[in-house]
Amino acid sequence: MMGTPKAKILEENGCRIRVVHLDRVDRARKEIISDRELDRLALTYSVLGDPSRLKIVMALRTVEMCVCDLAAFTGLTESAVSHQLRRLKDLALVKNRRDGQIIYYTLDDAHVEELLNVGLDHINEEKRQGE
Amino acid sequence: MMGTPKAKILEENGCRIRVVHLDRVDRARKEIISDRELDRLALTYSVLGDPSRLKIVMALRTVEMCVCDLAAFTGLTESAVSHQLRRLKDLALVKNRRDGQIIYYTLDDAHVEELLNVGLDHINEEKRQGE
DNA sequence: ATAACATATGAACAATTGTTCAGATACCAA
DNA sequence: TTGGTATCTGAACAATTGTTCATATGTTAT
Repeated sequence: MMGTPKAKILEENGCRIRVVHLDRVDRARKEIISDRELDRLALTYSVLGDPSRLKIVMALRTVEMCVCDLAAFTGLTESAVSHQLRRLKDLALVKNRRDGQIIYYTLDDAHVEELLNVGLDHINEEKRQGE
Repeated sequence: MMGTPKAKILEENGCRIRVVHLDRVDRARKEIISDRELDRLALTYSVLGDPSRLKIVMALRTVEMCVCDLAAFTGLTESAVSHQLRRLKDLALVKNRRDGQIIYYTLDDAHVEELLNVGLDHINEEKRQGE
């Protein structure tokens, strides 16, 4: 008997909260990043979390491309590509350079490629383990 | 004059497609992963791309926690946490073990922590560069 | 058996999101 | 200037998504 702990009810900001391991919750609270950073990080992942944008980014992993090429590659309209590139650029996932009328896009820095590689490693690991 | 290339129009599947650099599009097409893998990868990022789920995962980076603790930590209801944990588990980002009535959650493997670390590096890099 | 507890599930609603469309901006050549 | 090209932007709609609520499992203790 008593192998499993039981939740305690504690008051906080006028709300009742159930907690089983208060020490763990406190520890997690101490180590968590700020809300601002958390939102920024979530936004970064979510921007990569759309198939169209991810396909764009995967293409830019290989070659520098313009909006027109990316539209042809992804099957999206140029307008849609432009919208998505803006979101990618806002989060510093891609950057661009202008050459005449054409604007060329590339990955912003090495972190982005690493982010893609680790993600790829993960889904391939899943495949290996059958789940 | 003529420093910038001009788009060619080509027919494909009965559609007119504008392309500036056909060679680059072809190269990107050769190196792209399958649609199935792309969707899976996008799903993986998008699951991390929600502040609530990301906060859960960040907590699990520090300590093993149960649904109740995670609810107290995140401020979500236990039901909401449970829903989110299921999505995280479906994509092999977290795993769990049962001890009596309590189910403890942890990160699934080292890749997940690496994915978080690279993401953190990225947003901190942005801060350093001011953009 | 029953009661209490921890977690999971399904449906429904509000909020967010990706794409399309029409039009605007920016650059180049004549 | 004009015309052509490449990209961008804002509004609007359809589709997706996170949370809530009520309820259902599954476990432990009596």
